[in-house]
Amino acid sequence: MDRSQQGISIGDLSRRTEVNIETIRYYEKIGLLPVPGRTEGRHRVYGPAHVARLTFVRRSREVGFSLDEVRSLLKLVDGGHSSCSDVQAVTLDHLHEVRKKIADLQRLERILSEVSSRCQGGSVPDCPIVEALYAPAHGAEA
Amino acid sequence: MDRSQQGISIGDLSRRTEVNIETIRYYEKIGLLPVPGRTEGRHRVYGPAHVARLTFVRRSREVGFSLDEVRSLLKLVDGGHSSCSDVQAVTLDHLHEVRKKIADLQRLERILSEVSSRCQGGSVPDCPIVEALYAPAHGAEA
DNA sequence: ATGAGATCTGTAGTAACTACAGGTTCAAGG
DNA sequence: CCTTGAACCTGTAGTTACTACAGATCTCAT
Repeated sequence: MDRSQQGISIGDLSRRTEVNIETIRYYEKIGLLPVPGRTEGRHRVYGPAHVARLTFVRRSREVGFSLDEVRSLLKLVDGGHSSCSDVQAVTLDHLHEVRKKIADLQRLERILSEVSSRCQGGSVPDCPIVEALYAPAHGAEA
Repeated sequence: MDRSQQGISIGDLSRRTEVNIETIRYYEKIGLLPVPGRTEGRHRVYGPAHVARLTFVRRSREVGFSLDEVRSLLKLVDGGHSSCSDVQAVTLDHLHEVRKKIADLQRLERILSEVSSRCQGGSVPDCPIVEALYAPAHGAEA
């Protein structure tokens, strides 16, 4: 395999997809990215298919899919029939998780801002934040 | 050291603080929890101070502080003067992070729900979700 | 004294990478 | 053709915050 034909190096792939080199090799190792060709000297040589697939992975990660979820999506895509409703199911599952995380974080935000607003900022001996953190359970407990 | 005096076992500590046993040992190993006494047979024996400190750690984790942040908080608390404004600073930093995470997740939510709503659910050959994931960059790109 | 259950140490695994160390190889300039 | 510096190679270890063993030992109620 020769790179001057149509292949690109791992560095080029990295720049084009904005995925860093170590991550590319990592994805190859865990089977997310197909094994590329090699030059005489064992340097990896990638083609357009690799660019597309890696872009897919990166975009999926960007919207918060786990690598396991990405794997599922790729399996569906590779399945050929590309069953849209299956893809949508994975997406909706993920959407629910994201919404749950948002709700959790909003609860935290409420607690944190409430607790920290009680603090006057002075060198009060008993800090309300510290006190809150020493309280045994979350709300309950006599 | 004798357990029947006033000390409690790791199991009791675990039940009281709702932190599991392996985690307690882990916190000890990384220096978050002071080294407890031992029985003749080398079983750990804890006192009220351990209960309080571990509760503090668990509560802090519950509101999303990292172990490093917990360490900082503990250092402030242990410092004696318990400078309230320093504690508040750590808390506000964390609050900003939480808010940033919420904003990020809300952006994801928008993208995911938007993209998945374009999907009709049928066995369309070209799935809009898949297409979106293959798109090179986030918005830009000619 | 016995035996079930609790605890002990130490290591390895999880997610999703990142960061080396210590070598090769490539490609451009002289 | 040869050099040289950048890019690339493999393999391992580190990150966060735990969890899950394995295999040994201890405790305590009966």
